[in-house]
Amino acid sequence: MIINEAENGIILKDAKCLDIELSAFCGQAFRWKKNEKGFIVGTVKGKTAVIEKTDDGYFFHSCSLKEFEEIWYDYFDLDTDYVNICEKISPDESIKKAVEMYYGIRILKQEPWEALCSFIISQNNNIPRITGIIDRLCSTWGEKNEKGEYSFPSYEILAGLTVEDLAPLKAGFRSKYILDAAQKLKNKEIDLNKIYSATMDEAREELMKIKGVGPKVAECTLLYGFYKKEAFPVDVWVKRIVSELYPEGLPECIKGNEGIAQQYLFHWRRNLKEE
DNA sequence: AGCCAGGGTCTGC
DNA sequence: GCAGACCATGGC
Repeated sequence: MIINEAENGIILKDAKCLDIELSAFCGQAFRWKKNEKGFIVGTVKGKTAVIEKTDDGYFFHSCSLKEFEEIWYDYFDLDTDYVNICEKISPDESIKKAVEMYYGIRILKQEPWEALCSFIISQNNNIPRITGIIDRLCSTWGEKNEKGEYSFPSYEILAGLTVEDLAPLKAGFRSKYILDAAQKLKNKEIDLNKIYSATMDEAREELMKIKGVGPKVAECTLLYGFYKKEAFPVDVWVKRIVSELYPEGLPECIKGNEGIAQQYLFHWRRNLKEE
């Protein structure tokens, strides 16, 4: 992998097993879009990446080396050897097929609060609508940056709002859950820092103190917001996969990487009908 | 019109 | 502990 600072951005070359477009649009994060030039645009920690696919990698427009190292290197988990992980989970034939077809999907290291809030919104909902709700959430209460994009609003700000304030989001019954999460974080009833060091069961229990957070949302928060690769969220699609392929239990080879295998299988199964 | 979507809560047994 | 009604919204 080569990272070079150019005049007006960062050149990223030869990063193995990294498909930014697939990773951004495979249903794990909801804040990525494409602009009129076909560049991939997303905002993390208030900073916006405008990413152009090149022949041998990616170009991050108007990005300093400092920003790349502080945000994007970590967000795309470039320290982790995904080639090795994909080999490890591929003895299973179905996973092998999914990995070959969608090679380069990585679990994005999202901010904990954004992941928690996003997956509260995701419940009994579909991806286009989730994206729309989060878009309105950010443009209403986030901060606009120099690229004209919005940050994800802090829980401190949201904690002071009411369900009436949130009505324009069209989030339905989920609005009260967003507020409960924001308030429990603000008043330290729940401490996100404790979850990093907690065991999986303790972490699940802690997150599920929030109204509207059940097993699925807790699992997604741990996988996408705390990078617990062994978390295994089961939604309707993964439920289908498990009943169709693994009625007797998950394959041994994914142990420790359940979340990554899940992401490949999820995207593969969801796109089956379009093949 | 009715079903589905990266579910969870609440009630009743 | 577990099934079933209910929850808002929009696309198909």
